[in-house]
Amino acid sequence: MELSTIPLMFPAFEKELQQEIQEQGEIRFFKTDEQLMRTGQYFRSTMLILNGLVKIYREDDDGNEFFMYYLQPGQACALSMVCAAEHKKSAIMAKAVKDTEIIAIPLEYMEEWMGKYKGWSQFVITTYRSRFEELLSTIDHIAFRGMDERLEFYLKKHQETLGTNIIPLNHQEIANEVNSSREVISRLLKKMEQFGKVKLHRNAIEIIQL
Amino acid sequence: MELSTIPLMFPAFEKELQQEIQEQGEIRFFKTDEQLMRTGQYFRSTMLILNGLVKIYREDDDGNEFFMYYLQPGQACALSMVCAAEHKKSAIMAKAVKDTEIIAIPLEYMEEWMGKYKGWSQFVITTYRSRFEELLSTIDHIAFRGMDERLEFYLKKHQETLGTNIIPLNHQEIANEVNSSREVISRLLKKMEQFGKVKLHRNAIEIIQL
DNA sequence: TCCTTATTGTGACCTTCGTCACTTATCGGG
DNA sequence: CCCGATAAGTGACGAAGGTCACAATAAGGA
Repeated sequence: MELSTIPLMFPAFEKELQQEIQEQGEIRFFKTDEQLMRTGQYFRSTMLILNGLVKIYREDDDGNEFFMYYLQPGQACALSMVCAAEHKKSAIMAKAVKDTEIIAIPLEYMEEWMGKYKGWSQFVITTYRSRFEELLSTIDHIAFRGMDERLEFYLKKHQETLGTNIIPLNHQEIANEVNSSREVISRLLKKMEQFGKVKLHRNAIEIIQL
Repeated sequence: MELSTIPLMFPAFEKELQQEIQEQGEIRFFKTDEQLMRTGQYFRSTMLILNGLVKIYREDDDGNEFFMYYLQPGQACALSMVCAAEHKKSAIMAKAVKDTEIIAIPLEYMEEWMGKYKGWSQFVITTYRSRFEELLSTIDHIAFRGMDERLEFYLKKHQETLGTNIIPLNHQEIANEVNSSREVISRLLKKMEQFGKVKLHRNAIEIIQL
């Protein structure tokens, strides 16, 4: 890793904290579509994203993957913090959607730094907070809205995160991630196209205006 | 408040922290069915539950109330922490289900204590953690399961929290809290009764075995 | 260019759940 | 003990969304 990455991605951290991360953290690489963590796995460390992009899913027993949110560079996986701290199994699955570089912080340092560095405890709290809100809004959508609205919400999130109007996913993949079926997604997308909200391409959806 | 309440409910806090809570916190009482916080409200403080029992709901624009979890004595509202810290509107609603006594901690102390008392920062983190998991399991149920399983889950949570096999709710109330309709809940309960899982009474449901 | 394969489009049909319109208990007061 | 009010039960019907079976399109390699 270039020495400049940590200060760049985590500018709010104290110099000494950045130094410690550099020393104690373990860099790892994941290629596109590789899983960073699997449901049922135990953790001894938390992960900070240095670059790339990660998707977080909730899985059920039948292997259905429900997409919850994106993790971007400069962010950490709140769940890995929970699990590491409480010695619990992972309840989620994380998958790289671009080639991704992370730095793994062992549990013992996570805890030590909580008292030692204000920047760290701040970061941990903020991480919990933002994911908390993310989950609440997810609950909203699946509790109160129909598939049509959820699909729009899903597309919007991708548009924002990817920073592009072309979402490079096919109908089957979308269906899996919102826990529906391909046919239903096809039908809804078609309807959205008729309303001029999107334009459908093979293996991609172009967002016109949501 | 009796001087002994704080140490009793929050034994993990440092003596000085307990002292500060005593001095800076403001005690408030809520009667059964009173709202502790409303959707859209701003906070300047977080709330620790001293005794009683509180239910946390997510509301949508049409006033539907979706039950998320219970708050018990010794616990705090994670959401009030989020909102107070970020000067955001409350995204949830909290209602006392028994006469309830809380102590409100102003934002400025919340932040000060984070650095000052290990017991406090520990408590805040733990609060986020446990609610995080609660939300995850909620998402599971509404994303992957049907009404029948969700209803069982709902009843189980009440059984555990109330510590009794008699759930003192009518069908309409349950329907509201799981975002369904009375008729559907009636039908499902009836079916559960036929399977020997519950016994139905007027204004109450007796749990036999789930 | 043609052929194979992956993707998308569609109609028929079923289940779950919400809604409407009642009927049938059950409880508590007068 | 009767009455009105609340709670609960029920049948009919419709909408949303899942499933099945195929048809219709691209797209890419031989």
